[in-house]
Amino acid sequence: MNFQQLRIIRETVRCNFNLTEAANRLFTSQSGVSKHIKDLEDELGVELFERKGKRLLGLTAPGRELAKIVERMLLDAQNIKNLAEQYSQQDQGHLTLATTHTQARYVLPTIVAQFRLQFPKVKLHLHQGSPQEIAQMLLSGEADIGFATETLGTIDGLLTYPFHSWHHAVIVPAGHGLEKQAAKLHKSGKPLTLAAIASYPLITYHAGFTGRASIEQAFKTAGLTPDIVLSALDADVIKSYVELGMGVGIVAEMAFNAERDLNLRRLDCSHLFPANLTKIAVREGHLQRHFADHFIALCTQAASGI
Amino acid sequence: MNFQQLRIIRETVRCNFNLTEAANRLFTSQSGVSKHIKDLEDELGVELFERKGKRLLGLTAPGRELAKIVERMLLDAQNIKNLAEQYSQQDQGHLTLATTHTQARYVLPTIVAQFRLQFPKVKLHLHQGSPQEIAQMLLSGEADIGFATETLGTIDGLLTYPFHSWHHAVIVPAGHGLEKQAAKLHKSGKPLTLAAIASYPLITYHAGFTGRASIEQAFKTAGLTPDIVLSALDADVIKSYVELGMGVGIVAEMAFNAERDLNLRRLDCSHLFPANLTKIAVREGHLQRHFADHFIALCTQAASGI
DNA sequence: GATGCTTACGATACCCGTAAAGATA
DNA sequence: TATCTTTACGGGTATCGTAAGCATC
Repeated sequence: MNFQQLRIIRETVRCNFNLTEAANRLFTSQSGVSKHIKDLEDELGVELFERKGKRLLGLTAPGRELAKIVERMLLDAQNIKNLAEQYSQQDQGHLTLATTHTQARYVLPTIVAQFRLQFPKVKLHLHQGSPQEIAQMLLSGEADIGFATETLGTIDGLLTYPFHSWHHAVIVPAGHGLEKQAAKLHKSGKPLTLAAIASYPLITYHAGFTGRASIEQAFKTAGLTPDIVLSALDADVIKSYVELGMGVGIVAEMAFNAERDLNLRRLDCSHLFPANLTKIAVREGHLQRHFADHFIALCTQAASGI
Repeated sequence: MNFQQLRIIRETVRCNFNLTEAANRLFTSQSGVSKHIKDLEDELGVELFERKGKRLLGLTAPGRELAKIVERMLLDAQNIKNLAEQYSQQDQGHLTLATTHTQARYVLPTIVAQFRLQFPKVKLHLHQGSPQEIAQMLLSGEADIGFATETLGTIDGLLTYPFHSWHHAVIVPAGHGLEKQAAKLHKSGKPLTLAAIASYPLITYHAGFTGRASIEQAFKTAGLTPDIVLSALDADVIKSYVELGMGVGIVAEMAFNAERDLNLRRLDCSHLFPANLTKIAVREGHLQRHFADHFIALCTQAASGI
């Protein structure tokens, strides 16, 4: 048994039992992959993979148990490397952040800037993806720290911390009907209503992104069926279409900048949609470089100021 | 990094940093051991061992952290092998029990006999040692299941279950003064006293064995200073000297057999000494063969009948 | 001087990748 | 037929053990 065999087992599972792909991902030949699997099975005296003829289809019962242990071992192998770097290059190394667009664009920049000042030699990698992809990157060890509002809390094998809480904001082009309506209501001391918003075509995030779930929920509770004419991955795209007059936008409040978004107006609607909690996630059992812990500390510290 | 290097790290620590001994224990050359350590240190870019000239003296800070992870990884490696055996040879394999003399001689035989009937192909290894040695064997992976009355409960990294509870018994040669004294007391409805026992020279277990601690405690609480003229590791030895008339014996009640120990008499003293709890221990994180779990089940089941 | 660690070196075994053959969809 | 896996084989490398050289006690 050697580490290459363990890596191959793990990668084969991750690649849905396609040995060719696993070989490519490990930068080796697939004949080697095939042989290593066979060797390990021979050594252990157990079939690890379900086969149909020559094709691998899945794991056998012992294979599943083994895969779990292998994951742990390779995590520990990575931990050893991290540990070594920790001591050999105190403030040097890599830190990979996996984040959604919203966090990357509107929340993390100031934190990252602070971090760079304190750890100028640390190379930062910013991976952008969906909450699911972020969870996957953390679990596979590709990323050290993950940021997302959705999903993260429910994934097994991840540890999450609360990062910051925020509300959605409604944005409209300057002079839009809804803006006037809101102003009137405001004068008479009344708040904006969901019904008023729902009377316009809406533009907001994709399902599974940036609190889309809490938007759905608010309308549903109010017995309204919003007309979402366009959904997008990020606020920049949403703002562009709002500027074009395609509809009323609902974005994370952090995404609106009064100084830059001169053609847009923000309407307060923190009373209409439930608050969203963005979370920081790390893989359970993953030995973090000390500057990773520091980054997290910066985040929780900055959270009070957001 | 490979497994041989990890094994070498672990064994070097266990052998108090004597590379020659570590090499012997791993059935390899010490030049190889030396090189492997150097290679790993080079690869990680960290010194793992404190050195004074050419001699290794101990672990550095990173070395200590690494050693912990290495222990985990090698435990998992062993778990993989156990797992494979589990499936490839359902009811075959080895089971190593580490036990004190008392348990090996008076408690386990019937359980072992039962076990053999159910798993005739499992090879049993019975290692005898002090509670400390038993703990060590469990932690190092030499033994699968440990049995002892002392120590086990307090060791980090071990999981313990209660096995059975028992009392000490006082044994004397037939016709001994204490026997008559006890008989008299019994007629008048009174129990034997500690003071009566303490008036004779005593023979019992070594410190740290088979409930010796609870014997000490009982006398101390009663304000008595027992005259222990001889201490031994096991009840057989104690009984031999009691038969010779050297003193009054205090042994585990299981050790007295009225049918065999014809020259001895047992005096009840369960009211005099606190009960002792013998424990079953296993290493935390050690994947047991299913028949090991079965052995433990037999034990707890038998415990009600002891 | 005895013990213990390191370095050098040659034999061996292992691992990898190419290429061909066989299986599967 | 195209994709994928297995088997066979040759080249390269890493590992191991012997032996010699040094440091430590």
